[in-house]
Amino acid sequence: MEIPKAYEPKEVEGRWYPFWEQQGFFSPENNPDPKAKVFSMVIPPPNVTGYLHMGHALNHTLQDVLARWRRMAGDRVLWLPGTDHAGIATQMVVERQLAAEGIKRQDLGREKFVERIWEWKEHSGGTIQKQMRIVGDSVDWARERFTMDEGLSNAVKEVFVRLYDEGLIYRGERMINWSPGLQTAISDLEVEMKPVKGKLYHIAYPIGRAITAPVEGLAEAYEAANSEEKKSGYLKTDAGEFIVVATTRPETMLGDTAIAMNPEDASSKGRYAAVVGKKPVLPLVGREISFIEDEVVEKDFGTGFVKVTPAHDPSDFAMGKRHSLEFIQVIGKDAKMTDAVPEKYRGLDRNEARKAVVADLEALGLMLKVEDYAHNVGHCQRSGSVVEPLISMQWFMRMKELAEPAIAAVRDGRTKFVPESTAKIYFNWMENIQDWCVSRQLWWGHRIPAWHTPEGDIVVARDEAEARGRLKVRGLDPNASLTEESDVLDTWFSSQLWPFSTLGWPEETEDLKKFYPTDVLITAFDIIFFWVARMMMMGLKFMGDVPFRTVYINALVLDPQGQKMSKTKGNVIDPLDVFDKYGTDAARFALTAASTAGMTLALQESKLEAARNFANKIWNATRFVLMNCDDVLEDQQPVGWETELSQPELADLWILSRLNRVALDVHSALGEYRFHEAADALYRFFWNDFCDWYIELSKPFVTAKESSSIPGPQSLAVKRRIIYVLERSLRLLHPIMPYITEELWQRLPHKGETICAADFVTHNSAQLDGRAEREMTLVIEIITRLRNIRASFSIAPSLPLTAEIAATDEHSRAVIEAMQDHIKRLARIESLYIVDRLGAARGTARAMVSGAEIAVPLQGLVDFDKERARLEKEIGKLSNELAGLEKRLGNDDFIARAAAEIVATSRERAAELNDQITKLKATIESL
RNA sequence: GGGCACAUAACUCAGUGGUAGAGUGCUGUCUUCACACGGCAGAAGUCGCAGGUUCAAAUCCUGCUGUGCCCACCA
Repeated sequence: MEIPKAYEPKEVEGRWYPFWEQQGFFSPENNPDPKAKVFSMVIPPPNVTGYLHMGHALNHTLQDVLARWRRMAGDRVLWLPGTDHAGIATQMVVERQLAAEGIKRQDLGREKFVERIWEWKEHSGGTIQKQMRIVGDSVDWARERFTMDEGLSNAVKEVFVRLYDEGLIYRGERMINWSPGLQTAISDLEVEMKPVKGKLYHIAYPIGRAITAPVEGLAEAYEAANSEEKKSGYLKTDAGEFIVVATTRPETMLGDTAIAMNPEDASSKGRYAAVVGKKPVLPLVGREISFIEDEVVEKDFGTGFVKVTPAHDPSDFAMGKRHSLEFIQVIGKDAKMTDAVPEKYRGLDRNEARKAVVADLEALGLMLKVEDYAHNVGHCQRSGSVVEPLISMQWFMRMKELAEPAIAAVRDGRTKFVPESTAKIYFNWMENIQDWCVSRQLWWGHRIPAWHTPEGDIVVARDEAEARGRLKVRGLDPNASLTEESDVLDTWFSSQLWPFSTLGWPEETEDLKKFYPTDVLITAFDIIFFWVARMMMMGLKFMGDVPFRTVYINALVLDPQGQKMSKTKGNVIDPLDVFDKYGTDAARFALTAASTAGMTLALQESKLEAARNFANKIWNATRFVLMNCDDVLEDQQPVGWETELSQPELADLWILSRLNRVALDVHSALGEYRFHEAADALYRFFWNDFCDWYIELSKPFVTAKESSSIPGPQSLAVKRRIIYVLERSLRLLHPIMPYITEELWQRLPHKGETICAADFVTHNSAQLDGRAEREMTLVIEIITRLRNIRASFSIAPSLPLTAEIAATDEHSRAVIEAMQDHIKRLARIESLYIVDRLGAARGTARAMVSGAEIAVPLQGLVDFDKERARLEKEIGKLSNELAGLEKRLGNDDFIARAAAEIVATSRERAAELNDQITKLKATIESL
């Protein structure tokens, strides 16, 4: 046989995916059973510009494990793939490309630019789809969707119009986050707070008069007014009265329209009672402003006076609304000072303006103090530029009343979060939800379905014809020349419809009826707000049901040092490199096995190596079978367990029981999303039970050298059983390790075209055999003890030994007798005597197991001191355990209150320990 | 400032009321005819600290210490 000794993933992967895809195995229609239960998932659509990162590798692996498992278990499985148009990200990619050609998007114009993006998508997109095929994602490519597809775009319009008609979408002038880098509004979620080392500027504002000439001595007066005991922002000097405010953004002072203080400070007994009713004058501008009182002002921060710039700060904006202040926009969308400021600052960039304002205030002696100050500043997540809070006309979605049913659906369990703790993240955000700015001043995306009339009226409609109809209804001119709204929607607006827009909504399609709601959504926790929460709201609103029954939040993949991967740190691991180095199946196994309940997952090399070794083990176990079982393999008929020729012996009943147990464990572990438990159970079963014990026990009947003395029929029966267990093991492993299992399964006798469509092994409780498992444990322990004695005394494996075994009961004795040939062979014992009582201890090594005592005569080989030390250590261990048990058993409360079963087991164990210790002591005596 | 996690063997992590497990690493051994990406045997943990509940706590409760993450308008 020319089967390589080591598994070479590259030889195997790559040839199976095309086969699976072409044969349509991943289509739900491939399931011939009309009554099959439906299992559906939609993939979190990656950006169309994207490539696979480690998070996807994990996310896709887990989804694929579920999809393959449910498919094999008989479900009609739909796993729907697709990509997201990713508004800003995609526009930026193409803009960069244009920049390389020296072109700006404005040079092309909107229409040409959008065309260009579509071209880019056709030619350069699709990377992620290729990569998904490498990972093995068993998605139904025939149902692939893109958020800008016609159908999905219709769904977007439909939703927008309906929400607008209900008043859940509105247009208004509000404070928004403006990204000067991207020249668009962005949502709160797209603002990233980053710590910045800045300055805190203390600025004096005069009361009652403008300052035009430098003022002396204010800084000193300010310092004097602020001692350990007393802090004051109110100064009265020869130059007049001043108040002091602290700010990190001095340039915004040009737009101040009030000074705020806490009501307590303003009260008659308050520290700033003196200023009440007076008017501060804005330095550099000379505008008179007023004092206001507001609870949000913290008395203990800074001086207790806050400058209020309603047009450039969210909290000031709120104060401005509360106190009906004037909103003066001093910074424009280009991040430059507007015409609303004194001439000398106009047109300056906001940072230059800051320098100029600081310098001018210093010159006037009004800059009293500048201290270093670390604070958080909002940055645009995409462009990195500092976000400018601005008042702007935008489209908003009213969230509160949409959120309520979505909160309720998780509270009452219609949708379940796994791990459960992630639901708290969801609640926390949903219960404090703010309106969502959905309009973007971009070109790539779904255009807001609205039209403007020359008179400034706005009409929202599915298309222009409907818009004209609506104008008529409103008594406006239906023949007016209409201008289409130029804004597009936030990319997440279409993503939030994904679970039903991909299935054909708003049409009432068969798919929609069949596959909605989906069973489970697997995603990363950083998009719970961006995506999961919004899908919940939209699903309930438009489908009347939750979009998925379960949300499984997969872990965040960290680098091997447990650090978050990031481009700036340079520790980003490309999953394709990992797949290439260790093999796709191994990488998938490692990711599955590492998917515990934790929120992070450090991708350790040792885990990948262990998984690669496991794949190699599977390969070689099968190699062993292929090399030794030609006579069974020839006819390629599926192998049954039953054989008329030979009664199963203990090892057979045992492995059959273990196989059934692992099938049961894997099934229930996957059913509860305990991925690592499924992987662990399979690893242990296949390696420890099947390879280490069952194959080893079977070798005399199987290998050419040894089986020659075994009657043919018996040998065939054993081979059939090995193949039976192996073939089923491959099926159990397939969801996690699709390639190697398909490759090997195809070489074994099997039923059907592909392992993908084979039955997932379900357990047969009649074959769960606790008795066989206990009996086999005795055999394994005896062999292990015998090997241990050999190793402890450094006796060469080649040296044959004699052993005596005395069973402590009839049942054990029967087991040992039945298995004595195996014990002899695996422990390399030449003569094994099963006796009633062990002989004299002199010259022997002894061991105890539950059910038997063991003696190995070692005349001349035993170092008595060493044996004594070994036995004493054993006694020590047992005594420790016994002491604990006796303490417990001596406690009347334990006897009275603990479960009867616990008490009984404790008693039995204590008796056994007592017996063993006595015997070991006697053995030491007789040495 | 608010909230949520997590602290178990050298490392990475399982384990959730009956005195601890895995992988890697480590020690010894075996060129045994599936596999050295292997076999066999072994060493290694007062389960972060302090209290409490319980017959019994790694496991439940409280506090503390440390670490990480999320949210938030201290200018």
